[in-house]
Amino acid sequence: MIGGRTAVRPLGRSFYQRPTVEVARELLGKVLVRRTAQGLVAVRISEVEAYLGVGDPACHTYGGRRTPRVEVMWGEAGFAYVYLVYGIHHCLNVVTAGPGVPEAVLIRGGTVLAGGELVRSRRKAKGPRGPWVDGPGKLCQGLEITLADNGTDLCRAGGGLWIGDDGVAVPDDRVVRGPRVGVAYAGEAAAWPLRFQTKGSPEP
DNA sequence: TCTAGGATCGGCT
DNA sequence: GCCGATCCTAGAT
Repeated sequence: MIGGRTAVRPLGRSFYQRPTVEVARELLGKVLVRRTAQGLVAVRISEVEAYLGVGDPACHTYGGRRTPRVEVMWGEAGFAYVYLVYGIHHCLNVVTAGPGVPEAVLIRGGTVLAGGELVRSRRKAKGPRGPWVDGPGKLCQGLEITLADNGTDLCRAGGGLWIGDDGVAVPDDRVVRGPRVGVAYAGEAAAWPLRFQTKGSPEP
């Protein structure tokens, strides 16, 4: 718990330098920490999706695309890849594997452990029904994650954004695997079971 | 330089 | 359940 007795330790670079699907599964239960001038927000990750690089039609680096936007994905693991969708929402990804292997894990949602009031105040519309941030756009809005955070090193607790481990593990029987969301254009790849959720977290 | 479209969300019917 | 918002990116011209 943040503010509690248990310490949250930043995940080391080696955590991310593994197969992307493995990293995605292991990120469930980890703690995403956001620190700004306004205060600290901590979220326990409960939903992620894996994006498997050049061979994945749903991935921004499919076919070896290497443009300024996705440059971060081609770099070292453990860095944040943030992009804008639909001109409105931001999405937070964690670069895995690499360098030269442009894969990533999309953080889709979680439960707020600390800073709930801050999250609520940042949500312009209705506040969350529970202690949830259920969707990548809402997560970034609640944590004030923007393009300015693209390329942030998530291994450094000194930065404004990092991911840590407080010793809580999610057992296999509480993990649900399924197809990814919103990638129908990717054809067959849309059905790949690359979405991981902690059982009990809300369905969108 | 131009144009099409998107890893979403929330309001309205 | 459907549809519009909104603007950046990438690929085409």
